[in-house]
Amino acid sequence: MTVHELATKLNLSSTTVSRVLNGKSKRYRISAKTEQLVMETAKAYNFRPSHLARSLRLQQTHTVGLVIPDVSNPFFASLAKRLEVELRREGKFMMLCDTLASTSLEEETLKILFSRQIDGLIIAPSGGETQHLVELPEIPIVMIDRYFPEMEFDFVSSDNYRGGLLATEYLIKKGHPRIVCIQGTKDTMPNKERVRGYKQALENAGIRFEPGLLLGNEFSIDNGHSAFNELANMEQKPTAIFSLGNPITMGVLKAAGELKISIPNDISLISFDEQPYFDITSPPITTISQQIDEMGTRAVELLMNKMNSRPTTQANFIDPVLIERDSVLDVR
Amino acid sequence: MTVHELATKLNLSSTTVSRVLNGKSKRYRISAKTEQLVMETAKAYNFRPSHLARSLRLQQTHTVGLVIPDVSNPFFASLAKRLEVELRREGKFMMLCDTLASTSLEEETLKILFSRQIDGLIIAPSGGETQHLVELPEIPIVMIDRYFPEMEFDFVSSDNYRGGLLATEYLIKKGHPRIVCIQGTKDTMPNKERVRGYKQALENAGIRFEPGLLLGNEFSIDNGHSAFNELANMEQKPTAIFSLGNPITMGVLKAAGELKISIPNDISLISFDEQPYFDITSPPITTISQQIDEMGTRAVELLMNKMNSRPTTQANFIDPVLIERDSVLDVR
DNA sequence: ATGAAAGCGCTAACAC
DNA sequence: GTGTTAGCGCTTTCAT
Repeated sequence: MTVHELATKLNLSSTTVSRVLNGKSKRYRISAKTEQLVMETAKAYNFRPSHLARSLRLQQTHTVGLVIPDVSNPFFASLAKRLEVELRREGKFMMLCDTLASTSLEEETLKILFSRQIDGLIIAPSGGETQHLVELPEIPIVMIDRYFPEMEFDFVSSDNYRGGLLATEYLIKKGHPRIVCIQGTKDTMPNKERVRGYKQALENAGIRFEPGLLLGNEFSIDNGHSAFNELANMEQKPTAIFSLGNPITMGVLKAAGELKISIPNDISLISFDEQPYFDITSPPITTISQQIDEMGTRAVELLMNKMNSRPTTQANFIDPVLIERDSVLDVR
Repeated sequence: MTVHELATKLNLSSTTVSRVLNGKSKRYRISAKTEQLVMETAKAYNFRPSHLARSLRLQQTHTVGLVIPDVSNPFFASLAKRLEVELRREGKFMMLCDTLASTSLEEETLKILFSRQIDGLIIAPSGGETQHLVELPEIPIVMIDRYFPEMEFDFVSSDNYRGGLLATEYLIKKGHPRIVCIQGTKDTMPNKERVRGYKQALENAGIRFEPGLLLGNEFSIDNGHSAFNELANMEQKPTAIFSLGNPITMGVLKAAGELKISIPNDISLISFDEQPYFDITSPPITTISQQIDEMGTRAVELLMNKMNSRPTTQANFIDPVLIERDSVLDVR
């Protein structure tokens, strides 16, 4: 059923029908009779205008792309959910794309999204490469979680440096000078910043940073698992672990279970990324919690401002919060 | 940059350019020279054809809609991920929509998807209502997880009845005659079938079903939490819990922790839905695992068959598997 | 108060 | 081997 068919049925022109359907009856002084007739008939035939044709004509799609590395990481799942709710409220439709943490798939995904004429884009780039991002068409873009300070994209992110600092200071305060840091994907900004916070906290406390205590290379369960095995074999055992992401923490807990190494009695643990299950694990996990809902709200706010050519601020940091549980032993 | 502009630049017609770009040079005997020229120029100008215009013309979008109640439920997140991978392999683009477990939002979402001309649909309906599903346009549709046997949609689902049977038989075998069942959304098929399995297992063992032992009404953490509190106050305490979904289980564990009730020493627990964190909780959870990857693969296979008018089977059940851990005490 | 006609960017039927 | 033209379904300018 098309506008034209509807019009023919009513002995009207498609122009008139279109106007009524778009709520422009008043502006074009269409008679109440006609208006009512059109509305009723449209409803009766369950008429749905073609979004495709409409978008082609109007050159806008009311669609925002969301590109994230991994929906099955609950951090991104929660973020996606929040963004969807906020965008829906703004009348935008969200297209969610998972890039499997691959830059080449990310590039392909972006091409697809742009050929579909998205009006705006929210993206958490999967790696440290930016080449495919510089030559993007000029539409409003907001980066979330991951970002590149040297590129002029606006972004919303946790203050990861502060999170790294907070976590490490906490461990030191509890009497742990020898701390292993298990990192995620090395060239991502959150990872770099968390590590920077870790190093800074060490330095502030007069502890020399040991490169051998910085393990890992991916935000994954496997990485946490193998890094834990690695540290379990160290000659001089560390007394605490700072895990830089929730999948890593899960890997650590699995490996510790397998090796019958007790957390926190044998080794303490603090994690990044609050998760719903962190208070039912054995032991409940002390963690640096990112304010996911606020990140989502701010990102959409930022994007809407850009889409409506209102002024924005480029860098938007949100403070993470320490949640104290039972995975860190006080050894002072 | 449009096909026409490209053609003008090359002193060619848009037809020729379109043909080359769509790999039909051979069929239309376009000269190698022209072909190469077109390809190079397209690449030089970073030309991306408008998917909108293409879809409008071709009346197909190579897009499949996926509608699920809740991405932040890891069961659906994993399923979505698997489906995306499989659909990508088939050259389809997946549009993921979360309906926040609301039937009215589901209805709205479907309208949006259809006005965007999806070529196929995979859906896990959020509730028991079907009114909005009967009047859908006639495109290939596959239901997943949730389904309605009386409607003629093809579907892929775990054999939830068997799962319910398996779990309950296991508890009975371990010496638990008095089993509380905490259910999820009552009018969904998975829930009904799991409960049916629970009842059947009781009957097989000669145990009378007690309505008072069937608690809960939602696949949520809160529901698990409040149902546990309820059962903790029962006069005649049950010795085991059968939780019908992973969020429910999480709620149960939280509540048990708060009340200092030990699982499995004070009460045993078996859950539906294997989750990555089930072996790091205290205690590790015995569970009925759904074969998510296989469900995803089968659903896409089914959909592709329908989209290519190949024959399909309407009902596709996948056997769940019991994973034995430490949350059930043997009291024989 | 309503309509005719053009055009968004693409592809295909039908020329030559 | 390549081009002309029409049309997918919609909105809008310009007319009446």
